[in-house]
Formats: sequence, C-alpha cells, structure tokens
Amino acid sequence: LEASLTTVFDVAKEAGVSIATVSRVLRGTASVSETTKLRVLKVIGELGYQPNRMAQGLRLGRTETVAFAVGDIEQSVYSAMTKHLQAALERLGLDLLLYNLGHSEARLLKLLDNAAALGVQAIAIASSDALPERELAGRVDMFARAGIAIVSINQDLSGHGIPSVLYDDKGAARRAVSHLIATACGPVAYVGRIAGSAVGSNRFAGYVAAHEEAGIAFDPELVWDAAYRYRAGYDAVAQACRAGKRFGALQAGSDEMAMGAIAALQDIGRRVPEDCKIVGFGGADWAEFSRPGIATLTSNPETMAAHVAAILEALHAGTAPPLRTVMERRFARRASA
Amino acid sequence: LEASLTTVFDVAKEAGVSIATVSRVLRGTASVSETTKLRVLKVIGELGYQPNRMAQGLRLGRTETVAFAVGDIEQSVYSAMTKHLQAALERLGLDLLLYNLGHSEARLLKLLDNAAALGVQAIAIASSDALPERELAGRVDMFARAGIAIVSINQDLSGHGIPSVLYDDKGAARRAVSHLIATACGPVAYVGRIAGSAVGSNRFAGYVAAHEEAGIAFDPELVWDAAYRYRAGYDAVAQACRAGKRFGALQAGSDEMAMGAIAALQDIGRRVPEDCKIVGFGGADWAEFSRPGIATLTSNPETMAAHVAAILEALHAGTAPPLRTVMERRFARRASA
DNA sequence: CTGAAAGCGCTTACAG
DNA sequence: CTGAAAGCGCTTACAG
Repeated sequence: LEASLTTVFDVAKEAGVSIATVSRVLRGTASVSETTKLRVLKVIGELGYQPNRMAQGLRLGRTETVAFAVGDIEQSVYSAMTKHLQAALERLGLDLLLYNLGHSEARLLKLLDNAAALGVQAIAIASSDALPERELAGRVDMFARAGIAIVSINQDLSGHGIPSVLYDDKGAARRAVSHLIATACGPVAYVGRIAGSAVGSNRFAGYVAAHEEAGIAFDPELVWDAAYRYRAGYDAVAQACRAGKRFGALQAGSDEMAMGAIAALQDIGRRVPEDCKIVGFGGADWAEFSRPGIATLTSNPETMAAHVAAILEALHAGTAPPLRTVMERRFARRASA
Repeated sequence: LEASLTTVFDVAKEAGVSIATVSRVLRGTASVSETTKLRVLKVIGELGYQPNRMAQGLRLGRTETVAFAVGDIEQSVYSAMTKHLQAALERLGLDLLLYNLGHSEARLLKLLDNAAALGVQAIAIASSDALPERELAGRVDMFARAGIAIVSINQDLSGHGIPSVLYDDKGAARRAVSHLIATACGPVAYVGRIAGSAVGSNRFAGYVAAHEEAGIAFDPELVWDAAYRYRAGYDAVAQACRAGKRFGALQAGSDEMAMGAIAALQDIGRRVPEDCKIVGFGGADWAEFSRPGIATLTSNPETMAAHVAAILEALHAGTAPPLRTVMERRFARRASA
C-alpha cells in the first residue's frame, strides 16, 4: 500500500476532535457547533486534507462520478456536448468518465453492466444510433434500485421512464426543407443516416413532412442513407451525380455531410448555392467559416448540458425531473442556401 | 446504503471456498489449484459478479482510472486524441476521466491536487498551452511516491522527468514553410499561437528556421499571434488585408485557423492558392473536404495513444519508459498550397 | 494451496 | 453537540 495522504485521523488529532466530527463538518449534514466547525475547517485547510474518494465511495455506495457514453466524439456536435457537459458536471462537483461508443452497442452494454460496480452516480447517453431499447428498459429498475440515474441525450427514451433531453429534429428539418422547396429550382435531395438512427429518422421525417405540406412528392431516388461523416456525404453526392441524378437542393443530416457534399459538387463544377442549395444539420462551429458558409440547424450544447445537470440535481434531491425536454433548433441561413 | 450487488461473500459461499480464495482467482497473482479456480470462475460467471471498484480502490490505493487533461476538446486534434486514448486505455482495462482544461491553468492545478484522493493511476496531459512547469515539477516526487504516473502529450516535459510524447513540430513547420517559400510569389506570413504556447513556439521556430535556411529574412509584420480557432484565423487575416499587408503564402498554426484564413481571403476576392498559398497544421479529418483542400501537417493520434499506453504499461510493470518519444508529421500537400 | 483476520478511510446510527 | 464503534467490500500478509 502507498504512502498515505492525510486522513480524517490526522485532521481529528490536530483539531482535537473525533473523526466523526471531522466527517460531519465535511459533509455538512449533521449539526456541529460553530467553533469546532471553524477549528476543523482551519485544520483541513492547513493540512490540505482531501477526503479519500474511494473510501467515501465504498461507504456511500457511489462516487462523485458520471459516466458519459457518447456516440462519436470526433463529430463536432458531440465534442461540443462533451465539453459543456463536463463543465456543467464540474460545477456540481462531479467528474466525467468518458466512453466513446463509436457505434458499438457492445460497449454501451458493457458500461451498463459495469455501472453499479463502478459506483457512478449517473449514466448519460448521447448517441444518434438507435439504442438497444430492450436492454435499457430491462435495466431501468435495477438502476433505480441502485440509485443510478440515467439520462438520454438526443433521443427520446421517456417511454421507458428515462428522462430525455432532445431537439425537435423533425420540426427543424421540416422548416429547412420547406425553405429549400420554396427557393430551389429543382427537387430537394436528402442525405443522412435513416435506418438505425433514431435522430436520423426524425430528420428524414421532417423532410417528408415538408414535402407533404408543400403538396409535392419527394423522389425516393434522391434519398441517400449514409453515415454522418465527411466522406459519406462526399461519396453519396459524387455517386448520385455520376448516375445522372439532378437536384436543385440538398438537405444533409449533418454539417460534416454538407461539407463533403459541397466538395463533391464543386469538384464536378456545380456551384453552391447557384446550382444547388445545401443545408447542414447541427450548427458546427466551423460551418460559418466554410465557403460558402454552410446553412444549418443549430444546436445549443450549453443549454442541453444545463438541462442534463438539472435532471441529475433533481434526481439527487429526490424530486421528479422532467421526463421529456424538447429543445428547438434555429435555422441559421447562410450562403449555401 | 444501497441494495448491494453480489460480493465476494456470495461467490465464496456458492463456490464453497473462502473469500480469500475468490479474491485470489480474481487477481490471478497467488496460486490457486486448477479445480477450485475453475469452480470459482464458474460461480462468478453464473452470478454475474463484478468486483466493487471502490472497495478495490480503497484497499489497493488506486482505481483502474486515468485522468486525461485535454486543452480543448472542441479542436479536432484533441477530440481525435481523446477518442484514441480512450480506446487504448480501454484495452488496458482503464477508464478515462476527462478534464477539459479550456486554457484554465487553475483547472489543471486542481486536478493535480485531487489526483491522489481520486485514486487515479495516471494523469495524461495534452495541451498546447505552456504548462505551469514549476508546479508540475514540484509534484513529480509526490506523484512518484503515490504511484501516480504522469505523461505529457504534445509538449516536452522530459526535463522534469515526465515521459513526453510529442511531434517534431519545428521540423514539420520548417518543411512546409520551405515549400511555401520556394513556390509562393510573395513573402510567407505566419498566424498562430506563439507566446504562451509550447507547441506554437516550436511551430514558429520552424517558420523562422525555414527562412534562415533559404537565406531570407521573414517580415515580423507578417507574423500574427492569435488563438487556434477559426475566428482568430479569419480575423487576423482580414485585419492584415485591411491594413494593406501583402503576402503570397501563409503558414497557419492549426487547420482551423487555415480554414478561417481561407474564408477571409475569399471574402475579399483573393484566390487560394493562386493569390495566396496556405498550409494548416494538425491533419484534421475535414481538411481534405474543404475547397480548396487544405494542405496540412498530419497527426497520428492512434500511434500517439499507443505510445502513451505503452508508457503507462511500462510504469505499471516497474520498467523504465522512454522519457521522450518524438513523432514525425507528414506534409500532406493539397490544393491550398 | 487455503482460510481467518486485519485493515484500507470513510460515514452514520447509537448513546450520551 | 459529540464520541466510540460498526461496517462498506475488498486484498494480502500470516499461519497452517
């Protein structure tokens, strides 16, 4: 065993009290006389005492830690979310344990199985992949008993009793696509994840709804199911153009795809927005610095993180958190559309 | 206290052995007869037993956790690094505790002070900001005594006995700038962090070295010290152009800045690369999908993460790790240069 | 090879 | 308001 740090015993001895009293002033729950509290606090400061988190964890059954399972931290929307969630948790005195899912369902399941033994207070899941709802639902009771909170970011799991914070992606896509239908000279294409993506299917539903609203049929030939990354956007559009497909506008499922799509169009001499208008999705910070600036549906990761933090606080305080929080996206119109 | 999970006691009872034996097969260190080992393993599987990490942590003085202090996770090079480090640690059975520094030295110092109480095995620091070397150096002995490994990513702290994995940024910048000097029709400008940035000063040193090598003087008026983000690149270049500065090429300290710089030039009608060649830094995944494709000095976060993991393994095994690992960047030539 | 026992550093009923 | 004591779930000398 290691050279030990200062412990409650050191503080107690120095302050002339019992370790129980030290612990009481530390926790702030039980009542301690003002003078002894001050004395203990002074000693704690002098010795630079920090309570051993592992001992606290063993005793309390959990540590000041939250597990964050994130779909793909290389995507800007997720790294922004991670940054703000970490900051929000830090304000609550919670540390963030990061798990990058990378589209691996097995990783998520492993985390769910480890959570209790790990002693995390909560699990936050932010993924666009369709989650294993059956497995999640089956564990909700276990987590509740173990006092582990679980929060879904981006997709609606409130039906399983899991508090969810999400965007109105269908409404956002509907607005953007309506704009494209109205202003583009040609049919509107769609590229993005659809099958297997909870988020993606909502966005695509907005694309469909906008067409219904306009009283026109969308062309299934102009709908391409592809991953959210740059290359997927590039390849889908390049291939469609090679196949002779014609479209005057494109709604992309992510800003990354929009950027790839723009590159593909420019590479064959089609101009954006003159020949084809494009809207991305997610409000990546770089979208306004691309040329043409990429129109997009914005995110607000800071507010979203605040909602998640509020849910965790409510759960911690034993009050009922909102089961379903829906945020709006703003259509940021830029040169590309 | 919570509804408890299965413990060593449950396993021991079920397998008809003592908890000591259960623990021995778990750890795999002491010798256990093959038959009892098999029996215990079987019961562990049946009960789905997971050792309580907090109890292990208290007993062993540390948990299977590594703290990762990262400069700014919103920058692509850092999110890529985070992804690969998490994956590499996962393979070693280690969880990653994420701290986004966001250029706050106080946050790093707080982490250093908490590390022992937190029970982390190691601290990995990846930042481009000049680190508080005095404070770090002053804690090296304490960390060594506490058995906490510390690794520096991106900047050289080997002089303080801290194993460091870094790129030859000076050499990389020198090569790129030499290319720009040779091919651009006009002086080469530089935009990036210089003061206060360990990484940045190396890159700038490469810019200077390339000029020396070419036997020409660089123009201090064409050197702009600015943050690594899109907007800083945009603003620095826009302002320089407004001030009537003329340059035929620009070396940027990051791909983000390069993208911002390209936007600023295009917005005033200057063409890239015809009027001004540009090279970024970092090899962001999106750089090749920007138009023009952004030439850059690549990173290899996966290899870097592997080096870090190897250092942690060596330290864990009690063998001496390489104190200083220098990786090369590749000049990815693209349309922008 | 195996078990009984001590102890890691806390927190919280229980008494006073 | 305060202290003595039990116990959270492990691991590892110590004995055998």
